Amino acid sequence: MSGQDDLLTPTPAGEPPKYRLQDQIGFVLRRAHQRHVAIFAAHIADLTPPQFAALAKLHETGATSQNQLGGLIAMDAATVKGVIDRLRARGLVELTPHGVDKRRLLVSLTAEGAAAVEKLIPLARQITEETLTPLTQKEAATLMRLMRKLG
Amino acid sequence: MSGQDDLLTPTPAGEPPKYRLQDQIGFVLRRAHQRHVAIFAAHIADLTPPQFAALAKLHETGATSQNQLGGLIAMDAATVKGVIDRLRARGLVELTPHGVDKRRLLVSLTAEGAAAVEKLIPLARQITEETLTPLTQKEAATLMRLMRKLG
DNA sequence: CTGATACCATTCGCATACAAATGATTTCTG
DNA sequence: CAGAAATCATTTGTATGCGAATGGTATCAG
Repeated sequence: MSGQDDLLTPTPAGEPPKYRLQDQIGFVLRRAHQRHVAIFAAHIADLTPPQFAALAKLHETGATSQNQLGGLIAMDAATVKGVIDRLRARGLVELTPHGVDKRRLLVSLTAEGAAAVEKLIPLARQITEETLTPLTQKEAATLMRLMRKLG
Repeated sequence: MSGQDDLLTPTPAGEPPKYRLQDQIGFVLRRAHQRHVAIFAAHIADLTPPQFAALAKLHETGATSQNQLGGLIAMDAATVKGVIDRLRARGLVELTPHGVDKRRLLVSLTAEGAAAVEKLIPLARQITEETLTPLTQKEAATLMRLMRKLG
């Protein structure tokens, strides 16, 4: 049970290297994401990362339509609806019809929702920090830069 | 609409920097993962990444129990069961009771499943490559190294 | 040997995630 | 202006992903 397998083993001449799941970016991404979600849940138990993302973005930007919010936080329209529904059921968010465009529903933070975001932002900072704990400051900055290029 | 916002703006003296969703590792991770899944689907339409992960790991390691497989591909027991059920329904995988330990169910590739993995591995390589396209070789290596420390 | 403990698979409930289809409304185009 | 095309919200269906509970089996301690 060596921890890391043959990092130094060169490719057998001419042969394609073996396909190893652990070496694929997709697998590694999935694992890192899982770990982050777990850390998030340990700090903020009553809200999921997508729910907090919606609240934080509304706090940052102000009221927007559902689709627009979806664009801002990278969520499908169907997914946004579910997230907003649950936030609304908890009184953190409210929906008002858009006066001019009758298709749209404006999503905005309630007073309670705004208070919640402000209370949670320090925790969210901690979550980011703890997720990056295995890395040095410099490594973390590099990772963020590369991930951004990837995203 | 400037692409990247004030990367050079220093923190206002003494004040905590504003909390921006796009700067949080969790958000960036989620986006990168989404992009990868989309690329995967474009190349391999009839299998999801977790399904392929299960097949690839079985191909790499041989038959294992469900729980063991879950450990190898970082999946919850409940999640593994769903994935294996769907693979079994398609004849790519089969379950056999473990002779000695009556609790266990051995999961193994069928001939069809093994053939499928072998056919798909080249595509999977392409998927990894395409996901990393925005990065140079050196950047990609750095990213993998940092993500591994994170995972 | 036997009761406590641990492990394995399963099930239920909840929350993303996205494709695809639908209906209402708006905007664009000829 | 009228039909076409685009946009918005919604619904349905499928697939993760995990916590928690359950029942069967194995192992361990005394």
